[in-house]
Amino acid sequence: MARTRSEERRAEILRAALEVIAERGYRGATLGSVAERVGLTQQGLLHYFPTKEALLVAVLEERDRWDTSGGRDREGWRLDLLDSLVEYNAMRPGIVQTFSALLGESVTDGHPAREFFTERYAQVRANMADVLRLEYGERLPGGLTPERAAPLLTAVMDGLQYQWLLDPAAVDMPGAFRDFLRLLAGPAEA
Amino acid sequence: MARTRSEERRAEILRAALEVIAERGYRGATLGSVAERVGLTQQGLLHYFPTKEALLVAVLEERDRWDTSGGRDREGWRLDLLDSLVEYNAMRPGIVQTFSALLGESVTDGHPAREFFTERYAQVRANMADVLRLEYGERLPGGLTPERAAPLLTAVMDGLQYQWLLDPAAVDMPGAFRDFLRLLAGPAEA
DNA sequence: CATCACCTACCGATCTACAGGTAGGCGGGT
DNA sequence: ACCCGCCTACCTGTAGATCGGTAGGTGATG
Repeated sequence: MARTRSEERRAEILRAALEVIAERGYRGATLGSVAERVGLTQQGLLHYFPTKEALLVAVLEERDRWDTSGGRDREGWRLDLLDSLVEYNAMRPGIVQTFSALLGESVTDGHPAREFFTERYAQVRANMADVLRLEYGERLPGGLTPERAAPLLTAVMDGLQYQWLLDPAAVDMPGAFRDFLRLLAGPAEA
Repeated sequence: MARTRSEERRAEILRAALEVIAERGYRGATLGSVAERVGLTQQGLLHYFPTKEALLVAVLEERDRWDTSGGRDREGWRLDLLDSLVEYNAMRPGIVQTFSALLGESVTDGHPAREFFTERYAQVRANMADVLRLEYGERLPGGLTPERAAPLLTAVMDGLQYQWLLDPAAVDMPGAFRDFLRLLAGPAEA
């Protein structure tokens, strides 16, 4: 209760960090610019997060907490919610941009978010496979097993996000994603 | 004839830059480390490329030249070659990593590669659509039009690359891509 | 053939600008 | 009185870029 002032501050800082990372990536982000956004000096910020990397870790952890809560059903998403997740994302370019930028950076050597993303994707693929199995059983109408479809599903989401971020007008992200789901669902048996 | 010494040098530098960008991204790359790799000082490097951004532009232009030549057939790739392109990529983590890192960075504000990627993706989608149309006509077996399938095809390639870069053992990139092509090709009519 | 003008390919020193991080202090609420 | 929240001052490192050179080559000319 009564979230302390300190906790509020931290939350503010994380939100600001999210923004700044979206705009310039992690490497390009500076503590000073994050601090400025919440009306602190850089050193004031370091009072809450002792290093830049600690701040990044906190951002990633919050993300983890976020998508381990909403939109999920105990052990994973439900298929129909995936759809609305993509639509939700389409309304939040900021967050999408943050994590797309981080994902891109994370493939470089020794990036502090690399492990996070590696594990996260393994987990996401497993979740996707579960969701698909629950929906379709061992073989999807399109012919794939859940395990083979999962990486594709994941790839489509990420790939579409990049195209959409680069040129929102050129790609109908939710529509394209639905197209893909229909592809997975296979011949409509009409 | 007799590529001048200078042209050779520039080519060496571009190769080194490609490596360094793969390892640290553009923002993380330093002129000094590129220079070192070709046995120059940072200032010596600046003799060939007057600014860091000029070097990046040259890298991107070379990429453009590269994939506007090999693997393409006049106006685009051929579908069966797409498949081998992915396999080719799977053997060159370095290059894939360079451009995945750059793509990720490019969605941040004012990134010098942003325009390049925006245009490039528009072009790639158009190419893909052409290829698909040539192969299947106005409607793919899976039910999509070439224009709607193109962004998906592109997204799958990119998305798989990230998953693969993060954990090569966890994703069979060429296999997954083939799965997707089969999905597009629709019911085998068997 | 020798000299002068000029170009290419660099390097050393240095400037400017931040960036991340440390040390210590100060004010206000409990 | 104490400690939390935050600041000032400062240090260190590093990055991109400029400046001014030097060494070697090439070509024209007297």
